[in-house]
Amino acid sequence: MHRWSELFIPTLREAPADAEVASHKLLVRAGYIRQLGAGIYSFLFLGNRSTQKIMRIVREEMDKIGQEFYLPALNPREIWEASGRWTVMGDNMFRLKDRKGADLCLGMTHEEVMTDIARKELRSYKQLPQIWYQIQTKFRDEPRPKSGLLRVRQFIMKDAYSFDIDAAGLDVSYQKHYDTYCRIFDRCGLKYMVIDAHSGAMGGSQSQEFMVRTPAGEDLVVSCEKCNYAANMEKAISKLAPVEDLKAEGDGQPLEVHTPGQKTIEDVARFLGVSPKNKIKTLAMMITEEDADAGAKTGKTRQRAVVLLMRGDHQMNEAKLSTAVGGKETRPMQEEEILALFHSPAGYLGPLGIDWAKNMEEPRKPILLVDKALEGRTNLIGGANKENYHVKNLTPGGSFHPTAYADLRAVTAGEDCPNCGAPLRIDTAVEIGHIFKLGYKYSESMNARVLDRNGKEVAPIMGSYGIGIERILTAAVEQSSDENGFWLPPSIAPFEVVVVSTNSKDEGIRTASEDIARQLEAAGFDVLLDDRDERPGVKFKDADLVGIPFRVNVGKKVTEDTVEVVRRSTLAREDIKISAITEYFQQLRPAAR
RNA sequence: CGGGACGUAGCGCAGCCUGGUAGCGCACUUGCUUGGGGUGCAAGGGGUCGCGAGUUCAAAUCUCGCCGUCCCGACCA
Repeated sequence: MHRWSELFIPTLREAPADAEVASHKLLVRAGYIRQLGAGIYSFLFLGNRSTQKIMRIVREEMDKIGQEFYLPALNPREIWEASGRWTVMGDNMFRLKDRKGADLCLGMTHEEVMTDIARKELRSYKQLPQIWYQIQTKFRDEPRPKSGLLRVRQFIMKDAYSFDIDAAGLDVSYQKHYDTYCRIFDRCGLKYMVIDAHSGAMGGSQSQEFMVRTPAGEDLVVSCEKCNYAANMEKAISKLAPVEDLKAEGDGQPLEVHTPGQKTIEDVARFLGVSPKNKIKTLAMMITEEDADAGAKTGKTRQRAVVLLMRGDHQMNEAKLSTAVGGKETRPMQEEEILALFHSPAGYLGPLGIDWAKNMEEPRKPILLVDKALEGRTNLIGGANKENYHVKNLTPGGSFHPTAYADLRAVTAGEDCPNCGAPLRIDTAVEIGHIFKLGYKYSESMNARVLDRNGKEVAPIMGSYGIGIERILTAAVEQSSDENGFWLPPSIAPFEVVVVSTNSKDEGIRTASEDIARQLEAAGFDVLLDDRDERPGVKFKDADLVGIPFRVNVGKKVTEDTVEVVRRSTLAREDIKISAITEYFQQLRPAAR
């Protein structure tokens, strides 16, 4: 039996000054974790018990669809060279040399090692599909570890990889993971949402993230309360209310108007007596791209102008822009660059009089990207590329020709859900899981090949699927805490019940506590008996702090065969007959587990 | 990497400006006390003041360098 008096559960009355977010403060105060360095944490008894339970759930569910491996965290440079990620990962990868001077690194993830096994061992389509997973420590030299366990440099991840003969097979493996992940997070008692994720620069492949709303989160998630629409800010869309276009003025051709000193959207709109919705916002950016003229793969780069047109009241999302230009890095133009292209100072920029690229493939010429919200709009007002002048009667596709239309707009809270029209909300959230159709990236770069039905050599198609073990714990704490502590779902709590002996000097109370704890344990519950010689107040405070969802207070009423059960989440208490205590918890169990 | 803050007992902090014996609360030890929300009293133990140089008769305190941690930003399949 687990007796508090014999355990090391170092609870703290005050949180360390370093701790900022609730989960960090509470996990330290509750004696779950201690910090060793920036983004490096030790797990003590309670913390380890909880993460072990999480891993058990993950294992049980993953074993239904895959096979568990255990791969090395220490990796030779070669396989990372093969995939091209030795360079790509940059300073985020921990690197070291062995005594012979050979380069090694600590694994940030295990596509390379898994694919290495696959390329050495898989020969035939008959061996596919395969789903291999492991639970392993990952190392990432984060530029800024923070928020306690949310962004760390060493953490445990369940990572899984699927190998299929074709895209249809990958769809099946992907769906299996989706279903498994839902079961895992349901069993862990988390309130989560699944969002469409930005699938990276390459695009195309499907990717979804499992997110938990919390103020401590670092990602922004757009979601609908009514239906299940949810998406990353980088992917989110919304339905816009229709806007009434202005009437054409004069002959309908672009018409210059004098707007002295009116630089901002608001100023111009007010000055001309129109809504910002009828204005064009012109954003001038630069991208760095490979210099194709210098010959392919010379590594030479050049700068290219990308001009964006947005509706006057809209904001641009940089990730969407990056996707629109094929994943290249973007930056705002500098003043000289603006003058060189527009021959006008900022504040009066517009699309007229510039020789735009006709399509994205056309090299050298500046790119004009127009946000989809402006597609089909007419008679807009934009800058004239002339100081103190704007232009009326601007119509995309008419008075000027965009290189392309693209979704560039950042969704804002309260806009309409694209599926059902209900208002959208935007929250910060933590990513606890990610499923991703990798495609052929690793099997091709690392040369994994199998023979298909026709005896033809083909690369298996891969998926990769991750779950952050500690993040499940952290998210659960964030989701269920108050200033006195937190309460975990019984399935991942270090103990399900804490039995508090309120007076260890009272023989009747002491023996009743022991009996109850023993009984519950015999019935299969994880029980912690607080048998310390402490005042009841101390024990209650600790019990509230350490994340155990149920508490049994054994007090004076033992003489009436009665104890008090307290539910930590609601602090609701009820008197229960000692003789009925096991039955009481057994009845609770289906809901509690 | 840019900006900012901090580093004094296990935790939270004061002392530093104005250089001279290192302090408070909690925790810990012992005794008594108390026993349903961090009980009270008493007596104790515990510190290379982050590290290194410099100034000075004398440095936690002033100067310089380094290290560490946190926050904002950049970054982050």
